Amino acid sequence: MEYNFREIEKKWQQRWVEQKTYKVAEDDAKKKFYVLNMFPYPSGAGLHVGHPLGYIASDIYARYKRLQGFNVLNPMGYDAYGLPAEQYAIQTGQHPAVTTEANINRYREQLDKIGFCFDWDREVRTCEPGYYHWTQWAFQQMFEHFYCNTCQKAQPISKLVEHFAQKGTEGLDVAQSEELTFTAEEWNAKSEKEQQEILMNYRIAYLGETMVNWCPALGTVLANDEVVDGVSERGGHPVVQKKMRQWCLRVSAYAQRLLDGLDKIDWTESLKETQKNWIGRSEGAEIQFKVKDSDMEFTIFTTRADTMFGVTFMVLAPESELVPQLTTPEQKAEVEAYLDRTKKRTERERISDRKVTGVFSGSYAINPFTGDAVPIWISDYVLAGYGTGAIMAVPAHDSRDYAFAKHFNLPIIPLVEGCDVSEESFDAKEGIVTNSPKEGVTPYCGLSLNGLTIKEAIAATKKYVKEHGLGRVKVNFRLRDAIFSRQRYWGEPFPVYYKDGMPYMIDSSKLPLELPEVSKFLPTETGEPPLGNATKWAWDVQKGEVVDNTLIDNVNVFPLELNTMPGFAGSSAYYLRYMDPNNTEALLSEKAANYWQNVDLYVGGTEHATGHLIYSRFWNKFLFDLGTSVKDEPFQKLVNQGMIQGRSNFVYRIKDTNTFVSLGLKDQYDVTPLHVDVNIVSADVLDVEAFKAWRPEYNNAEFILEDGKYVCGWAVEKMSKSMFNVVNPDMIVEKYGADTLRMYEMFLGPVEQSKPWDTNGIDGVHRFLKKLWSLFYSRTDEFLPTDAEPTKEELKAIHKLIKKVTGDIETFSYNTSISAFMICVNELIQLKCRSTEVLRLLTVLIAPFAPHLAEELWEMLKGEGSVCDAQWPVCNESYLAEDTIKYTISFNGKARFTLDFPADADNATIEAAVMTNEQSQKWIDGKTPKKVIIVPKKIVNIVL
RNA sequence: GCGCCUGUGGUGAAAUUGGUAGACACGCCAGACUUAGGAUCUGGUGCUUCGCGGCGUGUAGGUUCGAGUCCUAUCAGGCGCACCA
Repeated sequence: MEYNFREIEKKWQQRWVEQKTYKVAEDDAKKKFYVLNMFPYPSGAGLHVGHPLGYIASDIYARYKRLQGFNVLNPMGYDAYGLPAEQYAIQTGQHPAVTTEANINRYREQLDKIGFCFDWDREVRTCEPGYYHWTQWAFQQMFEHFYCNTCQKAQPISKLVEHFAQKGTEGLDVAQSEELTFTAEEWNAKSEKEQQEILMNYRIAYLGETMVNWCPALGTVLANDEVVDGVSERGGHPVVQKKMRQWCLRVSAYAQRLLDGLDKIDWTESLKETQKNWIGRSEGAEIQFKVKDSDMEFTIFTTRADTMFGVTFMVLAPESELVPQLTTPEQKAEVEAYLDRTKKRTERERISDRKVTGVFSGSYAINPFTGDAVPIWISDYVLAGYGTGAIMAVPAHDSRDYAFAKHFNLPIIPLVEGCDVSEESFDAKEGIVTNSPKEGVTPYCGLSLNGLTIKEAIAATKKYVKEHGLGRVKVNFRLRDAIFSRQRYWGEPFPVYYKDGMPYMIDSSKLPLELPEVSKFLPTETGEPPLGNATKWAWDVQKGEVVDNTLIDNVNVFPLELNTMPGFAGSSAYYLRYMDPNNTEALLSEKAANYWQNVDLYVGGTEHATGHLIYSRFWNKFLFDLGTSVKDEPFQKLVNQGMIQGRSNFVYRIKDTNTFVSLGLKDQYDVTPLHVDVNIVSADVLDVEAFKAWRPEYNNAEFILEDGKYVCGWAVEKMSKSMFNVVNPDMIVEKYGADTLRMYEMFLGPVEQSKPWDTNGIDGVHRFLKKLWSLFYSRTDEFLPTDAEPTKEELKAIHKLIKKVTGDIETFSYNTSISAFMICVNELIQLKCRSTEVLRLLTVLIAPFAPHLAEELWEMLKGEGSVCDAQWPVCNESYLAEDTIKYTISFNGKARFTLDFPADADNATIEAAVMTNEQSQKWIDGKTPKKVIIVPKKIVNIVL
């Protein structure tokens, strides 16, 4: 009987569905294990062979854990909101929900063919009201909470109101947009609207007037991680800075916890490093500078407090609110001209051309240490959004300040012994401080740093600043609050209505607030987001329901928010929803949360490092503060699967002809390389007939062959339709079967590594599965397994495999365990193994990799139930014990020959035997060895 | 500029963590069985040499009895952050 994978796979996939083999429920008798894949955005192009890589890797792990007796949660769902479906809707009028549904069905069909152990009863789709109910709920909770720095936790906003009513802002240490100061009396005297406006300054979800990345082509704002090199990540459209009132999430409040949490989780160093960079913690000091001939003062942030004596000018960001205040009448015209110029530059221009530009404000600041007056400049190399938007410039020790000083001819004072600042600044934080004012010389501020290292000087200066009330020690983060509004249709609507210009949450018992129908998906004529086209989009507070816009009276019926939430909203807590996907009372039940806790293994691409993986951690920490999530970190271990690149093939057409020349001969002609569909190329050899049929214009193409074949060129490129290098998993499944696809994808190399897809090696894996099958059926259709006692050799072979595979799965080294399978199967064939006992062990071991085949074999061996419920075997070391051990005998580290010794021989015996050995004598040649090193079970090295 | 990672045959890659390279697979070569083979099986395959041998893990040093593995420098490629003060 042949290995008929088509029949086997169809049979078992059906049975798994019928018997709900992969359904899981909480079970206190079993330990849980939660495996998760980053859920896909269902794009119109369907899956290519790169997509399932991570799913297969995690599926193997999930099946392995199940065999080990764990209760494994391995769900799948769809990140269904997104731009492509909406862009498609704008072009075709097709409702995004329709497109999305169709794409999901196609994805599901493709996924089902690969044989995953997903519990599809737990599927989630972010665009379904039952799901986004809880996205909206979480948003409302964020609105109703602020972040307390003292207790490092989100707190209900009512606590803050209570504090204000009793003490004003006194003693308050909370996350906030800007520092406000008022007394309890002042608070109590404010109107409701004024109070609401103040509370906005503290809410975790808040409406803020901020500089946003505005993408005119997409007609929406973008988060920082959605902008790459000054253009939109999707589509590559230009992005400009614009001030807008937007919903924001106070992610920055959690910056320190997001940083600290990294130490507790099992992620790769490089990914942690990426997040650390993105969070960008820097320790420094805020120092106040008085303005000369004025009672104004302003604050700067510096990490180099030790360079106070090298300050020769100050710089303000053009957007800083200090600019108008500090510009003198004489300089006004010049400053305004400069602001005008900088405003017109897009983010991209600002990055690409780094010309030194700036303008003098006319004012001077007083160095609080020396009393010196230094000029205050305005330049766009200082960013408004970081620190205080103002800096003290120390050209000797900062390259940007240096360039500025050189350009505008400002003084440069070196402060490190022996440093040369004639050509460039000395930025390194090393060396000994010099040039600090000495005692007795006026003006002396009481602090001399001379002789200290930079590190010591920074500490000394900070201490001085604190003691003299000149400022404070401060930690700054690069991480900004996330902008949470999108001017788009296909996203979660905000459960928010507006009264008197202030946002109010609709009653949480009325959630979900469903996405309305619109006549068109474009912005309205007045420039409002697409939801502005909805005619039934007003909130009746009395009735607690959506009503027609015409009923808006701003008494009982109010306009609803027109923005929708961004892509990351729905993906931020989906892993929690999988734990209890059909709950209508809560995001998830306490019981489910306590049982499943958090994700033990998360598999996905590294491209989400600064997006989803930050937002999700933030979101989870917030829900943790609420008690909804029981773990502070959502993803304990994270594995980044590599990207599968495409391997494109080329044919070479001789210019102005319809003749194609094979790779080896192309240099003799003037040729144009053309992409050719990789699916009509096999091992780089073109199927000429298929090529002719591919395109009408190639119907009568002619070919110049080499050795009777047309050989194609190739290159590694992104897998995409336009390069004709997309390989479909369905096609591989059709030709070789799902089990071969699964094993081949894993055999390709380490899961974490990016590599081009190359179908060429797949035969090897397929051949292996056929060989494995041949252990069960002879070529003459004889069923081979018997209840024969396993031999010693057979047991040794299989237990070696148990040990190897168990160790490899734990470390995701699937490629080497597949090699081990190949070796073991070859050994068993050599040994003519017939033992059912051994073959059962083999079947269980292969089950995670080739589940369909394993089920079939298991059934043939009359194993009980599904192979999924078998028990993962444990290696019995005693079978592996060797009688004799081969030692390599080396002289001065060079291996010369080998000798066998009994496994229990001690070092003294071995040494004596080696020394008297005839071959050894030849190398020793009368000398007295200095040292003999015996490595356990391996090597005897004699040092002469 | 700062930080992180990776360099091993014609190819994908292994290497028990410092133990004497290249497992396994593809490809290639030879042979067997075949009307045939993009089927199956057997053997060979790092480079160099007819052979003994010599050389080999990007390059150059170092530590060690012993280095792909550790250290230093350097080159190349990839990734992240980037006027972040």
